[in-house]
Amino acid sequence: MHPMTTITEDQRDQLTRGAVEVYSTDELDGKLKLDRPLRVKYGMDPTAPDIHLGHTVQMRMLRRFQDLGHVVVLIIGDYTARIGDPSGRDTTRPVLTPDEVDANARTYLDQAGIILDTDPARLEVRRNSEWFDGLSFAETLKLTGQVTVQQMIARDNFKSRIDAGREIVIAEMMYPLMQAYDSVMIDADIEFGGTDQTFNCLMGRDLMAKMGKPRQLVIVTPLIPGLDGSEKMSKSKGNYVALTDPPNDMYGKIMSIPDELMGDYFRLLTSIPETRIRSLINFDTTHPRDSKDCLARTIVEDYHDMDTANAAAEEFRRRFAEGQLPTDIELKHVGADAQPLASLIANVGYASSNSEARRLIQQGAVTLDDQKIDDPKAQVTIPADRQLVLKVGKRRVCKVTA
RNA sequence: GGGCGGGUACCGAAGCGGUCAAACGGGGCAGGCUGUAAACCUGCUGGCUUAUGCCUACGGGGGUUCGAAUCCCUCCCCGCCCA
Repeated sequence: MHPMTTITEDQRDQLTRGAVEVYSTDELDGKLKLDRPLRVKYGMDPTAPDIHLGHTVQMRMLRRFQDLGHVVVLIIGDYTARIGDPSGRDTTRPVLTPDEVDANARTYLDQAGIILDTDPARLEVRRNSEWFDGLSFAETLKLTGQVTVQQMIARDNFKSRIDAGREIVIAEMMYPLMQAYDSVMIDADIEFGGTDQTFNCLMGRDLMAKMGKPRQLVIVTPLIPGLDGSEKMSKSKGNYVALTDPPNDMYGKIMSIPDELMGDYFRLLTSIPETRIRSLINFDTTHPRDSKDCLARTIVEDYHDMDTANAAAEEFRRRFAEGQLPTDIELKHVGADAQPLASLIANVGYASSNSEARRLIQQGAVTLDDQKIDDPKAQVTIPADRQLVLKVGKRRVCKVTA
């Protein structure tokens, strides 16, 4: 079937389901009527190739476009990455060599392939150095002539920083412009971005119009809150679940989210129907732990498989509900000499210093073979022929041997 | 170029001569409880084989003082206002 010839309400809904905003819905019909694969632009950050659940919200939507015959155009911002942050202050924008960009892009594509269709007919990969390398200063100036400072400082991010008296370097204003120019160069029909990208995407829409091209639609997708429940999920905040996380970690991390977050996670990260979700987050009828287990299993299953998800759930139950040891327990060699328990703990990597290890001991977090040890000065000698179970807190467990 | 205000621990932010490894909040960790690595409550949160001890740390360097994150000089960086 060739779905682009007729546009049904259903198709429109399917493509925009989950979107926070579409600029504009009216134009979507027109685009779909073009009777050709639409070019759907999606930018990747070449500095952070670890794809996490936050990215999957939009990637799942992109996949729906692909499945209907459209093309995702993945833009690798390699030009930007080669320059880094010109002011040298933003460490999240490091300068990358072409080799590093290549390596990151490969990793990214490997991971993206878990969700996206990587068939070249459905996924076009472009680097923005293709057009920026050859752009002269005169042409660049001409480009900056398309946008006013007033338009630029309308962006929330700039506006709030101006209000707060924080600095903005001029180069920062070039980033939205560059991103907009990418849209012009690849003739994007639609650009996807999280709510924090709204301004940049809309700038692409305006710039295309100014430069005499059909303007792109912008589909704004929600950002999901991170595991802490407050900030958005991001690698730098460390509050994320990576697609490449081992199943047990993935399951455990999801089990640790605040209860109130379950609704968002169900809606944004799974395909479970709304009616079912409503009952899952009604804690009068469903135990929150069971709901969370369902959520965690579903997600682990999506990125691994059902058996793995069940095993992860079982392992979690054994460890944290029954307090048993992990199935795969690491064995660490610590030497046969008498030694302070504190330094042993630091040596196996369960504390970053002897002082921290002593604190943990004092707080009653440490057991050796089920014996709680709370004397921070305790000396231990590991018998040559035995393996002792060392527990530090609930999550750090290993066997130690001489 | 001038005037003013700033640079404090992982982050935000107090302190403005000793009682400062430095309030408070966030984050992190631990304990209790539990429904779980939720929620809530409590504690801890620079290092050194714990010591009325030493070392490192309040932008860099120098100085005053018995004693400085706190005062002075100088340099670097940032913001606001004026030109």
